[in-house]
Amino acid sequence: MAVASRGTSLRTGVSARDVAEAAGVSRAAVSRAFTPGASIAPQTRAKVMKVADALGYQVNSLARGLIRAESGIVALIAAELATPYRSALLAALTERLQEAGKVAMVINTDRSDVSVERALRQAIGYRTEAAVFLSGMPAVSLAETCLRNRMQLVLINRDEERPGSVRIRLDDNAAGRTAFGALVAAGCLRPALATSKAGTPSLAGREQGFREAAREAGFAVIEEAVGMTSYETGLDLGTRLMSRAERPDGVFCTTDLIALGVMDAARHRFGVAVPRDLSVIGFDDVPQAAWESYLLTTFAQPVEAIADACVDWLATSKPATPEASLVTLPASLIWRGSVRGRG
Amino acid sequence: MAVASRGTSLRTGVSARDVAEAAGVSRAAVSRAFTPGASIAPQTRAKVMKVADALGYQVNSLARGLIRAESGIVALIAAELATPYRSALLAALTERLQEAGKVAMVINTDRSDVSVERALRQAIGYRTEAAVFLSGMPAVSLAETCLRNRMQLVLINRDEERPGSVRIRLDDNAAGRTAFGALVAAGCLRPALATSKAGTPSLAGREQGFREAAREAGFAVIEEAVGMTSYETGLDLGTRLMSRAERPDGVFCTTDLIALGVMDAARHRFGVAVPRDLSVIGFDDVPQAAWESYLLTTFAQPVEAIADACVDWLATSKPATPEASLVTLPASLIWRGSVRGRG
DNA sequence: CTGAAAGCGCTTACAG
DNA sequence: CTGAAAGCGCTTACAG
Repeated sequence: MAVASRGTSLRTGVSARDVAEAAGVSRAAVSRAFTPGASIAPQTRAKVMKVADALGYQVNSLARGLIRAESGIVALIAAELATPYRSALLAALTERLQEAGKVAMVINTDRSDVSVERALRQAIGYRTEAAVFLSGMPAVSLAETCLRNRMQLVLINRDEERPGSVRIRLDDNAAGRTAFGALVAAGCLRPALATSKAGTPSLAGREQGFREAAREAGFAVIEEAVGMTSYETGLDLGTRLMSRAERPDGVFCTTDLIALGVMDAARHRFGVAVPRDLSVIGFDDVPQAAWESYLLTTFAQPVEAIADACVDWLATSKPATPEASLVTLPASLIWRGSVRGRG
Repeated sequence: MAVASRGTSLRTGVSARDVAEAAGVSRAAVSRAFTPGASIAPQTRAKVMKVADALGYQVNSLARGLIRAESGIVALIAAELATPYRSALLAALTERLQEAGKVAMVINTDRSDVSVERALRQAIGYRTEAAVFLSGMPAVSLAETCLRNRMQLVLINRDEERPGSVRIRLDDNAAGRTAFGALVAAGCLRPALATSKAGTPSLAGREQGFREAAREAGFAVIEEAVGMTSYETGLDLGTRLMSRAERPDGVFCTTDLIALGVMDAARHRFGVAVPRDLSVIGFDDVPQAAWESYLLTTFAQPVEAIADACVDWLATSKPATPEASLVTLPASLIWRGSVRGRG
């Protein structure tokens, strides 16, 4: 025996049966009225809709999801949600998803694996259609679990290829090369690379590109890598760089947060003028990069384009497609005031 | 006739029936094994769990939600997700909710009302238990809709009282008063108030407190209010303030983003030294406030405490409680370097 | 185009 | 403690 009284929704108090009775049609007709493209006479649909509206009826997605394949739910799996870049991506994604008629469930992987595991189980329990991994590197096992449960997978800035998933990434290598070129063009003779130890594929790509371009041009690059990706490690990195006997005169930071920290350390702790004594280039184009204290020259993350690519793929691709796709987006350099002689 | 073959889950391929058969128990036993506190023998549960694990069985929340009252889903309704304060709140909330065994669905209200309306309908369709409004002021009608569908409501920094909901707010008035006191104690003679025109209850409270304290102390306050709450309006506000014949020597900004903009305008556009010529106090304690270019003295938003209060209330309060609750949290002043003579 | 019926996967009184 | 049975609210072949 179930909890609610017969034919009455637990929540709204009105089910399809009620609408059917009030409209003088069958339950099936009510269902058809709410299914686009179902075979139902226009007048019947109109009548049903009118009654449904009057009664405040809403289709119960729980029941519908039990039968139909698609739940309309997509899980957004991410860490460091409060970070400028990550939050911008999350905002863009929720907006696009919503416009595509989907709904976003977010799973925060910052904390204990236990709660993440449980949250993911819960998402699976709701027959979530797809999982989007926004983070540099959440546990590989999570992706496995999603796959095993036949979710579509979208991997943003990650490395591994998986059957039936898309990877959306930027051309990080090209950006690293461009950064080196910009520094040299600004007259830098002692180029440096400042990065974290996160070891994320996107960071690695930027580092690689920068190093390659330097090698090809016959330059030695001063490298410094430390901690996690944050403003604080930028401060640390800047301090290390400026404490060297031979100070660099240009630095490519693999992230804006790092670049901003490097600038602050150089200026406030060493009295180094940017860009006069030190040219700085960042990556992400976080809002703070445009603030008047920084005016950082940096690469823009095409956040909107990433969100679009993600939602497009979800909309068009069929679940369990065998082949994996790859979308590579460009990151373009935004000139502001932190590189000598430009901007 | 349904789509999948008999007794087989659409997704995982394994249902409770399969587990029951393999374990040699009834379907009810399987259900009980997955229900904490259900009346089932320990050995039976162990046996079921073992088989379930081996088969990769997961409870289908869709089906469970159809019967049980709680879905475990809570909707987070917010605008400006990419803003430092809002994203910090979102991060804290998702984390806490997750630890409490709930799952967060986020509805982004930045864009078209159409998609918001639809997303909310979808959340309702999933029998979402509660809605948390993080924004200053989303459409009142949304809250009405939630209420009509018997969701619990958590209103953060909002004004309206509603039956069966909690309001979580800060003591903004006290903060405004404290800010005034701090400015006067620093020797300011021409205190100013810089705010946006958002007209949010929290902003209004801070403004009020500041004005009241000034009036009581016999000071006239220089006021400037403009645009939305952002760094850019801070820049605008700072420019207006510094363009006055009689420049203020201390300013309380109702938000950190505004304060940071005011500082940048004062320093970079007018060569005004902070805190020597101008003391600045903000509100929120956004990460950027601690950056070395700013070292802003500001009030800390107790983001974690807000999230805790929200989740606690959700966990303890029963749906459809008639009386509304109010939780008021203090905002404490964090001394850094933007006020003369302190920090 | 329409309705009666079966079924989605689960839970929960009921009777033992 | 356990199982058989009813039911949650919906959708979809099937037969008309």
